[in-house]
Amino acid sequence: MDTRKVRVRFAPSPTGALHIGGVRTALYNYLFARQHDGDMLLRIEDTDSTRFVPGAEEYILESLRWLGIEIDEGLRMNAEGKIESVGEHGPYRQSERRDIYWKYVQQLLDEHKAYLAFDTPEQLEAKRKEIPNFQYDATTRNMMDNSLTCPQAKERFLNGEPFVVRFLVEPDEDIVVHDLIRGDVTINSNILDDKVLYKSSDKLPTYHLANIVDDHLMGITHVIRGEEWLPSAPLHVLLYKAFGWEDTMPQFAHLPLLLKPDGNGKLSKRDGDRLGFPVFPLEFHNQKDGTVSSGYRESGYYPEAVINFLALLGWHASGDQEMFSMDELISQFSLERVSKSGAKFDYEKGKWFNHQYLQLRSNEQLAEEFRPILVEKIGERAVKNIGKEKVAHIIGLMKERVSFVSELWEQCNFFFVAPEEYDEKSLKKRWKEDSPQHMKELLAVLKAQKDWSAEALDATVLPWIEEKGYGLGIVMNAFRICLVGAARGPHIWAITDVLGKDEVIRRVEVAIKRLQNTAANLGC
RNA sequence: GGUGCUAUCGUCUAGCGGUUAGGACAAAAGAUUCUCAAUCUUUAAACCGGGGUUCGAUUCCCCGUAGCACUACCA
Repeated sequence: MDTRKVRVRFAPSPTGALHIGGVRTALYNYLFARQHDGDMLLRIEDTDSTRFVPGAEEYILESLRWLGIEIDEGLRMNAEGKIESVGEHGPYRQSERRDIYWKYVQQLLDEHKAYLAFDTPEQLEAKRKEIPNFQYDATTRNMMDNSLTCPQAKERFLNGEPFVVRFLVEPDEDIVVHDLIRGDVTINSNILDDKVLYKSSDKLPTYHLANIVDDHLMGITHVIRGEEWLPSAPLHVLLYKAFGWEDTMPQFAHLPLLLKPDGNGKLSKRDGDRLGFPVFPLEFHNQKDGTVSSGYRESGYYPEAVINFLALLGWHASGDQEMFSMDELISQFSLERVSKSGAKFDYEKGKWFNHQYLQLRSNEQLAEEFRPILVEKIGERAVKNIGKEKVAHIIGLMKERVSFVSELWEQCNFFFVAPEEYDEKSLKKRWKEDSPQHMKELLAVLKAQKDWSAEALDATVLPWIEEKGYGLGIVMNAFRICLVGAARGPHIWAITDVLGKDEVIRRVEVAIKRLQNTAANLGC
């Protein structure tokens, strides 16, 4: 029984924006760590110098900060947006750990558990063409150019000839990977190839070696990662054995993949572009290829909605609860309840979550969030004149019909600006031939109205309509068009209340003038 | 091709031998209303196929099928 303190790590590669699937992996690691009072580490796996993308590291750390996934050790972004490194097991970028790895590579070499290989990419390519399903392993290593076959290997190495170090995989051995989600997975070592562990070209190890060495040195107890790693897990087990670290080998949990919403396959950046939703937490400007990818934050999502949505994609609590705060997730999460099969990414549900979280916000909070948009639409001064309270009141009237703050303007615009044009569809349906006449008469009633409260207006206007023998719907809808410019919006007295008597009268007058002959023109 | 993983409504999933197979998103209908939404109610919607094991399989086992992943001097 392993009694060490739980330590997990999220180990992304800075090759671009952090994929939403990676975010979920980070989240599950975080939930697991917090639940067990353990540590959440962040390590950057940048052993492929050719795939490095500037800004990616900052992006990853900023994403996690935005989402509320806190890092206890390793690299993280502080409140000021600066990257800091905390902990005793650093450095936490693999590119800064070169010296550490070479020592372990040598150990394997000395113990004949690894060997030098001098085959060039061209030679390997030729072999692949020559032999169908070529694999660098026990059956083929003797015909390749390496220290097993070449007596002068040492001299070539000392002469500085480029080489790689390959792991010597013994054939015909059954390797059992105990997976916390899937149970025991057994595979035979014959299907494994002699993986490259180290390359002299950039003096860096490959992922496999660096990963094992670092997880060991950093005291990682649980490796929670995507299912795409499952096939290489046996190799990792072999490496732990080769180093003699079996006793402290972490436990593995391979998470199901996030799939495309339609069709099949892993969710990719292209799917987001194609289907029109973000697959990244934050907007990302890729300096390497010049592309811009949209993000959840910029699309108006709340981090808690993204977290809640993602948490349920592949994990489910025992009950029927849908809404989870981070604290609830921490206390209820368990790897046993992570599903084994891949989850199709359901963007619509993500929207629903945001709608729910938006309803939870106070009107004042939403008014604050809406302010920049309002300023852009009607100007700083107009916003000031209206006042915070009134904006909050308007939002309170409309918030339940939006999922994003950004949708508020198109729902509320008529509260702030008089209609400039009138929606044709609404006119066709609701603006009748009699409407101008009705509005003229209504105008007189409204002008005579002293008490402008919703109750008083209701008590005056409704009986008046009945007395006149007009249809309630006909008059009210025409009235609504005058005020809103379309057949939409909240209850009409809520609108008159916000606009006030003068503005209501002004809008009706303008509408009468401009829509005088509209009904006839539209052929109603 | 090889190896591995997986398989319940359209989607996310509950179920851990005996259930009218439950919930949520999406969909549809109704209610409400001066409109559009929202809301509420309701409806429709699933155990991949075939063998076993068992008194009894959605559930356990095997085979098939399908999907996915991996198969680099990428992670």
